Amino acid sequence: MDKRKAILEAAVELIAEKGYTHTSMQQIADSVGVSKGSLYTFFPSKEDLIISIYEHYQQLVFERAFVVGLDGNLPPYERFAKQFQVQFEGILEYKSYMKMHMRGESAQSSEKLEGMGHRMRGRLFSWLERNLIGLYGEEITPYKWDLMWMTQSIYTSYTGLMITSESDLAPDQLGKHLVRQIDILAKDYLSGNSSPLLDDEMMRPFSVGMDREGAFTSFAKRENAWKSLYESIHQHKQSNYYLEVTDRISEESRKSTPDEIVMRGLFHLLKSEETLSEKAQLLEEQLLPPSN
Amino acid sequence: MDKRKAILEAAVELIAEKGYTHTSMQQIADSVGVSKGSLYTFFPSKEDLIISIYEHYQQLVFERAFVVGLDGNLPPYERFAKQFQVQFEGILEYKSYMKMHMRGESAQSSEKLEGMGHRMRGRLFSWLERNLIGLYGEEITPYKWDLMWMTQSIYTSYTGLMITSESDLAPDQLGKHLVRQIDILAKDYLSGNSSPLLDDEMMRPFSVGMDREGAFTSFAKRENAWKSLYESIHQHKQSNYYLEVTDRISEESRKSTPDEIVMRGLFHLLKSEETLSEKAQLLEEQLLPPSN
DNA sequence: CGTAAAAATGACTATTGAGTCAAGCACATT
DNA sequence: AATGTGCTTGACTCAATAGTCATTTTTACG
Repeated sequence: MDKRKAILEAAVELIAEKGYTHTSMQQIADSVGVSKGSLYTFFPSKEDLIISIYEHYQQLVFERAFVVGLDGNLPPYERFAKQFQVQFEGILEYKSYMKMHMRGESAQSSEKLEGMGHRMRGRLFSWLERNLIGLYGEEITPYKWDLMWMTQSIYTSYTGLMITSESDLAPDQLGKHLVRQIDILAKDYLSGNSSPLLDDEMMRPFSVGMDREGAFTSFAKRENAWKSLYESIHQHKQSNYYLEVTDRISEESRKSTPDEIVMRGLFHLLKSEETLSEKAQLLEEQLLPPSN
Repeated sequence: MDKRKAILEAAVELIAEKGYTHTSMQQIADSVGVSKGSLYTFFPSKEDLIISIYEHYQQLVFERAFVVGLDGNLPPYERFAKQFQVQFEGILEYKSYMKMHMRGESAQSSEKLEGMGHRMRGRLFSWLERNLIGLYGEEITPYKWDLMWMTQSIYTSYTGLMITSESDLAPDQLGKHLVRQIDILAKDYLSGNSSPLLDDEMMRPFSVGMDREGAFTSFAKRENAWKSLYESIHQHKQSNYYLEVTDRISEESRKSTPDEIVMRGLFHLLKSEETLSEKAQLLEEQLLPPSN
């Protein structure tokens, strides 16, 4: 049993409920069923614990959407919606983490956490930007900040709604809804009816050089592996078939407990095609524990 | 000098910056320049202190918009925008309080604070509802929750932007912007292009019976005083003149340090008209300290 | 002034909770 | 069985800080 993971999960649960400061290491220990001292073999301090929590969950939630974005099979508008949908599904799955995250209150703003938050925000915005420009072309640029900001507001508040209320908002409906609202607003801007309020200058704090080094190394590697695999597939004559296989891998990998055997099988299909073998191997290494 | 107020202000400042748990009573005392013991002559506990902060500021921020809403002089659309504008101006004025509020982290969710938050949310929603129905009529009802929710998201996130970034977003522009976005979305709903996602059932936690008893007694009294004064004025043949005077009072009362003499003079004008005298007197008592 | 009431003080208490560590324990290897 | 390795424990230290209270200072007023 992975005790480290168990501690992370128990901690998330407790912190989501009562907040960081009102959750003591003792309570976490009790909840996992180990002694307080034991926690300190896994995490050097309470602050390191919460940082680890963020590291553990953030990419889980965000990576899902990223991978969907790579697949060129869907038309842009639907793909955008699908990405939100997948994001919302992730939120539902990691409800407690999200609750904790939204409470916001954590260690007295450590350097490390702040950097991470900053990077996540930047990542979100650059993802939104990519999608907006994909949908509306470069003309949207002057309005991009306004649109991105509103999208982010609405997205965040629906997230809040999902995790607090018992009501079951359907992720796919929410995704479509969101994209539809963005579309209406974008078209209004493009028709020249409204003028933008936000610009690069005032949004500087939110535009992050995405090349920055950080805590997401492993994520970045996986990101690249996906990307290059999808690229190779698109060059392939039988791309449709391999896309289907890869999408199935993506779907499986998004589950909280992916079926390893299924994934090995799917990867085997890809690797049997010589031109894809190498890339598939790379991704497999990123997603699955080394087979012994 | 009002020491109680000084303590509240110092506390807000510190808590906005470092959070509730990381601000000690000692630090607050030091910052005001009194001893720790002294704090306890004004506030029985740290928790009472933060509750008093909320009580002190919340109505300041919200009441502004309410009063603008009473004046029937402006056309609905502009009035709506003006209300947001006034709200945003308030936010700018009480930046630190807003920062503190948005941090969210406070005493381990006391009954009293939770109730207050709930009431504020309810108040916001019922205010939005009134405005939406005023603008679009009863037909908007099926879409009201979606619209209100989105409005609230965007509003909140612009609030956040105002208080964090140094950039000077102009409250009047923001107000217009917000109402314009709402309008676009509302028209889309009314044209039958989109269907709503939220309904009464799932939004029940947000619909508050506004008749509930609470911490806003003094606010409620003032609210009624305004309301009945405006009503009387509208029945008056020379209503335009008196509206102008009353609007001027409203404007003055919104300032952080209203000019008492000016207000006394304005009230005098109203009171000299017999049919308004009584209502004006009532409001004056609510807004100004008893003249000795 | 002088005196009493009110307000302010800061040393003190009591509690909480993060982090340490020496001793104990479980399990694998030889 | 003996030895070693690393995990686990919980009693302990230590710092932070909410809240108290006997004493001092200020104010108010005859």
